[in-house]
Amino acid sequence: MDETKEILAEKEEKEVVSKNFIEMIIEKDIEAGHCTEVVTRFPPEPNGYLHIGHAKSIILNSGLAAKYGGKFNLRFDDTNPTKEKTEFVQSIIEDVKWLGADFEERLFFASDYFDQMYEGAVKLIQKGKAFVCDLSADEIREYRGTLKEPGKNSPYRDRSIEENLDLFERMKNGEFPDGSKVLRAKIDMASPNINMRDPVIYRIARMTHHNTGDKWCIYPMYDFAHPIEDAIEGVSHSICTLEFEDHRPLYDWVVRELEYENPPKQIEFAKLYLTNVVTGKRYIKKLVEDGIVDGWDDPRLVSISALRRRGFTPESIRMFMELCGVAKANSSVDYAMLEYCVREDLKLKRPRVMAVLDPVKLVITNYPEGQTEYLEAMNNPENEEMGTRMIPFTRELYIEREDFMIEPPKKYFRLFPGNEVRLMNAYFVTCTDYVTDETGKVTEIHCTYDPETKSGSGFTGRKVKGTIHWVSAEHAVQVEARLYENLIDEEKGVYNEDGTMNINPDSVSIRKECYVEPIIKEAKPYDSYQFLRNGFFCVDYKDTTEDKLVFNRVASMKSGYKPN
RNA sequence: UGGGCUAUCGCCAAGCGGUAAGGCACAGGACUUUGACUCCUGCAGACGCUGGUUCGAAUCCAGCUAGCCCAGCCA
Repeated sequence: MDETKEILAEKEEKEVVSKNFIEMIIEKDIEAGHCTEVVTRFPPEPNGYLHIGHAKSIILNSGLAAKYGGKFNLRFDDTNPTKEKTEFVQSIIEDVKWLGADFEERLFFASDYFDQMYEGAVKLIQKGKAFVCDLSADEIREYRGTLKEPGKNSPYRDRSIEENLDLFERMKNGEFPDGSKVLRAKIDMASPNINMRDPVIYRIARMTHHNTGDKWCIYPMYDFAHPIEDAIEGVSHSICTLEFEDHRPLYDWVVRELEYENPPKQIEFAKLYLTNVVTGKRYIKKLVEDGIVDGWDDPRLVSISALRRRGFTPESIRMFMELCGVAKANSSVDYAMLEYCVREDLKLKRPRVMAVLDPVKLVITNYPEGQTEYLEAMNNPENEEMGTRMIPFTRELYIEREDFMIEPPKKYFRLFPGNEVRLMNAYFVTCTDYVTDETGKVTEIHCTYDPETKSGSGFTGRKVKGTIHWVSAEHAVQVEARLYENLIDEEKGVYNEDGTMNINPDSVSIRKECYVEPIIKEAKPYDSYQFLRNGFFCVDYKDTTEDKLVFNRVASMKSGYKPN
């Protein structure tokens, strides 16, 4: 045991753990004394379910806080009541917790800061840095100019501070109709950065807010609200995705003009994209609405709830994020890496059982009829602590159809006439005969067994090349196994030029009635098992009933056998 | 008057002027009561391109090229 530890420690020492660019920035800030405590946050808008892209942000932010002994907040960025719903708040909290990101009691709502934001806006007006604008939305767009041409000043830009103060207060009091006026920051209509061309920071919208009800009829815009939220919470590093890079000058402008003492710093990183899956809220939403998938937690999706249902563990997702790294280059990570992570996480901690997905009957002609023998098997041969179980063995078994061939190709070392293989956890059997139906399909395989070769007996008389799995026909439990194909066509990629998706017609789950050893009856929702050579399967919490267990395949196994 | 960002193996990704880490994938081999796992081995003659500075450049400079983002009273 100590030896193992030493080896592990040695290995760890050798491993050069490289820091990502955000860690470099944070460490520099700590060294330079710019930051005494690392505080990060995950700021979702409660307008949908979280997906694996959010998981990257959650794990990154909470991981950073943990690494530097700081704090991690969960904050709902609910500044636009037209898009937000309470129902999403709960699911987001659940997902964040499930991922293991510990925000302790620091659950915040941007809407709780509306008073302070209002005060901030007043302060800006008093400094002559904001004005009430009566231009319509269309006019504002026209005045804004284009990407290549400068904008021009709003005719309302030079209203007096007093007038602005009065107008803004009356906006708040509900004296003006929706959309008739906005509050704008007074920056520079000629800026090459469009975000700096007198951005709107408050709009009038009479909507019932999920948190503040009808208290407000004016709501702050993201660019104004976000830096304030961060500053109020003492966030040191506000980590967001690349598309906000252009907003950073405005972010800095807000914290500067509002004179916060320890202004937070915005850092951007590249979003996570995965090959052959649909990321992106709006596309997932469309799949759900079109009925192509059966909901936000359809196992073929990569929403957090779908991954959980499918059988992914928080650990596997964290490992995945660790492996992916964080950088500023747009990239698309191979789905195989995700699968690798679940396999890696599950292989030592979940039981390995025999399950036959495509059964064909095997009769052991020299085994007594009606006899049942219980054979002991390790639950996980690589992890003794998982104990053993007894498996019933009988004259009639099911084996995998692909484990028998009438005329085997070269290097096929499973069952074929005359060949001897090991039945996993049981005996050696030799194929003596087989039966086919009128179409030539094999319906039954006949074998003889050698009692001396019983598993665990220490028999070394001879060796066999192949080991196949089986279940007792009499004792096997029938379950439904679903082998999900990729939802997206691998050849064509995710999207067509017109924005539609390339749905793989075979992505409709492949459902199989299969046979598993009796121990499977103990399975509970979210329990997963390694079905020998068939992959990892997890009990579906939704479709499993008292009478029937339904399994989703989390990940397939690698296959070293290649025909030809 | 455009601006911002990015470019290192099939896919991620280190590298921060001293002569290309690591992981996934893949390919060989050893082991094997899962053709899995594990363990070995191989896998960038070269860092988008072209010049320049330097004893020395993926790293610095200049000029190109390609990709992503920005003209919501969305976040």
